[in-house]
Amino acid sequence: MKIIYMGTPDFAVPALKKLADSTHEVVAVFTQPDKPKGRKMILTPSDVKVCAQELNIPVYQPDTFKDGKAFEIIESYAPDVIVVAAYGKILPKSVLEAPKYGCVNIHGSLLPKYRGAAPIQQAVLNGDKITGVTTMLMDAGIDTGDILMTAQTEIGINETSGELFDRLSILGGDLILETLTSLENETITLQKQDESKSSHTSKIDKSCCPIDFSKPACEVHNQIRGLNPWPVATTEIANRNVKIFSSRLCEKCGKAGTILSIKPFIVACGDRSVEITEVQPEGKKRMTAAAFTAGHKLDIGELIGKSQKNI
RNA sequence: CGCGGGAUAGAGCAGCUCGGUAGCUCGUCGGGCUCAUAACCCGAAGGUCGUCGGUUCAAAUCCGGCUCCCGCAA
Repeated sequence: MKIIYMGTPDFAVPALKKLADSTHEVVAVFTQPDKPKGRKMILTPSDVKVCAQELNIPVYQPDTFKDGKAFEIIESYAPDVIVVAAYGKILPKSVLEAPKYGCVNIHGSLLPKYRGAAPIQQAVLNGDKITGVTTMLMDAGIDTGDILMTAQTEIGINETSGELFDRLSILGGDLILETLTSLENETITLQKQDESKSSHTSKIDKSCCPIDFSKPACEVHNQIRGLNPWPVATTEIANRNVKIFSSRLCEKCGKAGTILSIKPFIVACGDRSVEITEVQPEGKKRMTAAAFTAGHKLDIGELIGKSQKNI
């Protein structure tokens, strides 16, 4: 099949590679315009753009689909299908209907659960045990189209969103290949989404970051791993912001927010506690908790987090 | 010129105001002790204090240039 591929972040790269490597032909790639990134605001191309250029596939980065120019480009390629994975733009109806087989989206959850922006982080944040990827035929709604195929996977107890991202992106790459094959052979059955079971996720932002140690340990742990690698859970220790990258659940109990042990570094939650294993103080590099506690004078019983301020 | 923190032993930090013997916690190595431990005790190795220049009898410390790392904001 002739494919136009639309995607932006690293999540969308494995599927692009697999498609380019298959019997299908990826004739063009659409991705978000280069954006300023980092401290120096350096203009940075998306991961998908970098990959497409390595594969010598033409790249388009329209700001909008509203003026019809993008539509003309798409029509000029006469694609059989458009594959969309975390592209980050809403496609107008005209584009959705342009290819013979329509537009197929790779979504990082088992639809209709977690429609919307951050399905993978949401699954980790909620402490789900099972998640997966779904391919679906796009319609005008957000992630509401008919389901084509799904693949499931378990979420590890300590798995971070970043790790799950990597695994799901590979699963998604395999699934889209299968999906296209079935589409072509017309052996696929469309499956309507069960609206009563649908749920929505909104974008993750930094307001989710501060840790509330009065919550149960499992929620704190889910927050820490769910926000890794971005935007990362934070707390305050000795009046300095500290990012918390990873943790483990621990059975010890104590007053929420107090340090129960320096080595290993264990902090009490509303229910049980978490062992903090990797941190980054502001202005410092990421380090193990052992390194952090070696250089900072902390005492058992000391309060950390926002409860510090309430004293 | 967006705001800010930082570079000192393998790791993490202190020392810098107020120049004068290189310090702490951890790790490593050797020894001891223990039923046992990310336990404890004894001992040792390991640093041109990021870099270049200036001031000085004397600079990790004061002054100036440079390089690199990071937090915030976007």
